[in-house]
Amino acid sequence: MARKTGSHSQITGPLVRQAALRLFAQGGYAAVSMRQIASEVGLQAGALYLYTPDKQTLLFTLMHEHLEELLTAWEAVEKPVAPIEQLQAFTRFHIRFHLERLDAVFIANMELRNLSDENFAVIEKLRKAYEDGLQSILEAGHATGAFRVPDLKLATLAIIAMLTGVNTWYREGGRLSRDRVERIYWNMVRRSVGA
Amino acid sequence: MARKTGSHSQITGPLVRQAALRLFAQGGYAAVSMRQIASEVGLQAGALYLYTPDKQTLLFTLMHEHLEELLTAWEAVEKPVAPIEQLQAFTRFHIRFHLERLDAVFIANMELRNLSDENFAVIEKLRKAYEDGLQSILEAGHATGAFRVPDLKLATLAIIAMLTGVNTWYREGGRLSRDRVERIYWNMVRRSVGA
DNA sequence: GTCTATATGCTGATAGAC
DNA sequence: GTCTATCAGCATATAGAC
Repeated sequence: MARKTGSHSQITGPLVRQAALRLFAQGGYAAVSMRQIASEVGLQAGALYLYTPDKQTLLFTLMHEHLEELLTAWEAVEKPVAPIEQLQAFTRFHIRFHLERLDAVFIANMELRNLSDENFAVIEKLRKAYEDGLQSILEAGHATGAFRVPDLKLATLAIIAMLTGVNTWYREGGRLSRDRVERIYWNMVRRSVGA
Repeated sequence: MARKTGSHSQITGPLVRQAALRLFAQGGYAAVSMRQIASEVGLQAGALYLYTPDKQTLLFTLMHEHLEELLTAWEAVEKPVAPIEQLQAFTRFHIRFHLERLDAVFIANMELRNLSDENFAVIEKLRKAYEDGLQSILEAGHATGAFRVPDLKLATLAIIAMLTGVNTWYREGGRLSRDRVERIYWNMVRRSVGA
């Protein structure tokens, strides 16, 4: 028989982060206690400190992992040559990726003010890197004359805000399928850049 | 000489709400204590309960006042006849109104989960009423053939998300004036509905 | 690796003096 | 209308037993 206690670090650590993700998204970072997180995993509060030095680092880790995953996933997407097809790929990727991670996206957008200054700077840099991915597509389309965009930076921010907005209302099993939503939004994005 | 203590209810009440608005926006509802709010106004914690029955009602009141003001202000806007001009009026109104109330907008979007069920229902109804204002413009434009919108509901939500997104990055004294931002966004909104 | 016990401090809200 | 004092409870984080 295996012993009841032992090297569970590789199992318990992810479980702790998973529980924290769900609880932070549900109640907000400040409103969730370490005891609640521990209870969710089946631990006592003290044991959590084997997996995170403190509550703040736990929050930071969740956001950091989320953004690293976002950048990696976007890099892995095969990029078409034509800017308009790149923009379509981005639109569909963004909606799909974000809809699959409601909790993480919610936290990444809402809990920025609860990060320490250093942690905030790291997260902002990653978020900016993602925005640059879209902006370079818009620049390419602007250069070839495929898009008519009044301001590249604002168009980038506007499109991302519009697409991420899907997370606030979309629910599985609703009126529209994911694929249908992606098509409708692509239609609006395409028009918005004059393509 | 007027007495030092006395009927300050009409002054102190608004000051309490103003302080709560700023502090909730800055640190989040759950992270702000009644003592902090009191201290900001120059009161002791106990005195706050003359102006609100509890912390939850204070939050609800802030959101409720904000949304009532939003609906009243939009009703007061003179409406052109042509749908495209109505949509332009909405776009400019929305950006302007929201940019002037960064704290209230932030709270109204982020603290919904901290409302009791009854309070949440009230706030949701008001938010829905505002959305309906935009949706009826899109419907009118769809009927006249002025707009080409793949889905009225989604277009409504997409446009509002895009416009409210301005609040996350716009800062007074930046690269662009408010008026310039309004024009650029109007350009994108107009195109997005195929007008 | 997890538990129990504990230190220290802050929380929302109320009672009653002035 | 405001203050002081207070209640009962929960917070994060640590120490040390097992």
